[in-house]
Amino acid sequence: MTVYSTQFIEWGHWMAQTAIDHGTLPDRTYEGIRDLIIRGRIRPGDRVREAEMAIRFGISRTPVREALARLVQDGYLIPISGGRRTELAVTELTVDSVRELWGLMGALEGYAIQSVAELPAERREALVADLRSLNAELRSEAERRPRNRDRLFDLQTAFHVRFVKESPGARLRSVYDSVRPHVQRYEWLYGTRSDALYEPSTSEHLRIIAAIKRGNPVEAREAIETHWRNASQRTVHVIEEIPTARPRRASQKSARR
Amino acid sequence: MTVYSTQFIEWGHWMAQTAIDHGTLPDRTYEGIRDLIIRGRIRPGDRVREAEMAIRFGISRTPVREALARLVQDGYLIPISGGRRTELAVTELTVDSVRELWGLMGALEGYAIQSVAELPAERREALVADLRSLNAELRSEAERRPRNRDRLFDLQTAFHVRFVKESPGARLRSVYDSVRPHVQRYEWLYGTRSDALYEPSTSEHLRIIAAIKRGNPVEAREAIETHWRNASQRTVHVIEEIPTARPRRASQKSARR
DNA sequence: ACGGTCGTTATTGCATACAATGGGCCGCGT
DNA sequence: ACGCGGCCCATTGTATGCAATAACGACCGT
Repeated sequence: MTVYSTQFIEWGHWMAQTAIDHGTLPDRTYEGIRDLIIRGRIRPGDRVREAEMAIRFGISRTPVREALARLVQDGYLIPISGGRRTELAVTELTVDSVRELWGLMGALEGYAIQSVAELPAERREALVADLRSLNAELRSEAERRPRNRDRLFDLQTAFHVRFVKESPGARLRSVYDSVRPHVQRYEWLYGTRSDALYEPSTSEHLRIIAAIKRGNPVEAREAIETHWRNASQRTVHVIEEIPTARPRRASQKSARR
Repeated sequence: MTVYSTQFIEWGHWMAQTAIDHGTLPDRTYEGIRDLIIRGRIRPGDRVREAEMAIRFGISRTPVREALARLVQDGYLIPISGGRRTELAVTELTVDSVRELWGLMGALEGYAIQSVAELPAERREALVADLRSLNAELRSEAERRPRNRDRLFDLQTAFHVRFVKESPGARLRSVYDSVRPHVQRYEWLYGTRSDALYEPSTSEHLRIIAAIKRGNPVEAREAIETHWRNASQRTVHVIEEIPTARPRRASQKSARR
């Protein structure tokens, strides 16, 4: 059995953060590659090669193939040059995609929040407390200089995940979990602008929290949908100015010998 | 290269219908197995074995593995006995799942139909004509005796797909396409009841069509969400009475020699 | 008769071998 | 110099081998 000399290169840095040793090899590889894409370590348009990833993660091509198949299904990778030999590349980031995704998130969270707003008062109480504290952290982190980009990124996500997790319905959450990482690709990019605004967002969060507190499903839904509609404009605006967000062609050549 | 004697057993019957020779082997296998599950040829709780599927489709285990990984991700299969050796079984059908799925479909189609209702009048005109004709076919097929279960099944799906396809947004459609087959598992079951009602459904369709024709997004959304809410109750009611819908334990033993 | 323990074997997990294919590069011809 | 054709190699597609393991059944003890 040939063991690659450079084992688990890619895992090392975030295994520490998230204590990943559970999950199967293909699962971990799936998440590992997805993380590379979300955080822009592999850029839109870049080719993704089985063998290269296998070496990078210190495993064979078989589990990598499985991971890649799932990433294609999810829309992170796209087959290019569509013969039988389907080569894969990271999908581009586009402003159209932002509009689609943000609208979809509004629909999904809007649906989720209705049932959350109908929960018994005491559960909403605890939820509201958590949301308030997350939002406060988000606000203060946004004001700090220099900003901690990772923390902003995580808090942003945490706020929304917090109440969706509260909604009953495993299916909704699973769909949600499959869409959200796409959004995160853009949020990561958004965070690269040091002057990116978080203020309108945190204010809108307050309105959402208030609606949940009052137990008003209609208002909560309206608030969250409005939030995503507004956020869509803000995001499009910022993304449009970031050069790396635009389609690039011709991934870097692999190192030829 | 060992070639199994019984080649492409499972593909034969529906290759004819859908002219499947496009798509890669893992893709076709994914769809093939999914179809077996949707149409109940593999039943909830049944074990799904790599080697068995490989023989059934006349291929090796490698493309099957890929297909199975995707089916797990989609929630058609679930790992049982969660050690490293994850054996797979078809997920159960439950009434809770119906409520979740129907609610989710309401949210997704509700979101989709808003943008459809805002399309220019002429495109809506063509769409409305198609929807009317599909609905009429559905209605007349439901009255025929004996019923053509496959045709009812297909028409039911076609009506909804028709307008979702019209909505802009590849992402929405891809999420939609991943959720809809789950719904179809239950619709298939619904169709097994020869006395299953289609009347309330087709009437509600008329209201939806009218809202699109009038170009009223709010009303269209309201109509489709109500439709799914009502359909949820009807479906739960019927599903509850079907014995095969209830969880069964202990899949059939594999044939031991 | 029943429960526990051990061995067998079916089945999965991963790696690797081999075939097929398509793109790129080089060289040739004009 | 430039286009064209053919060869080579990078890369994917599929099959298969081998190791690990958990399920299942048989056997034994009480």
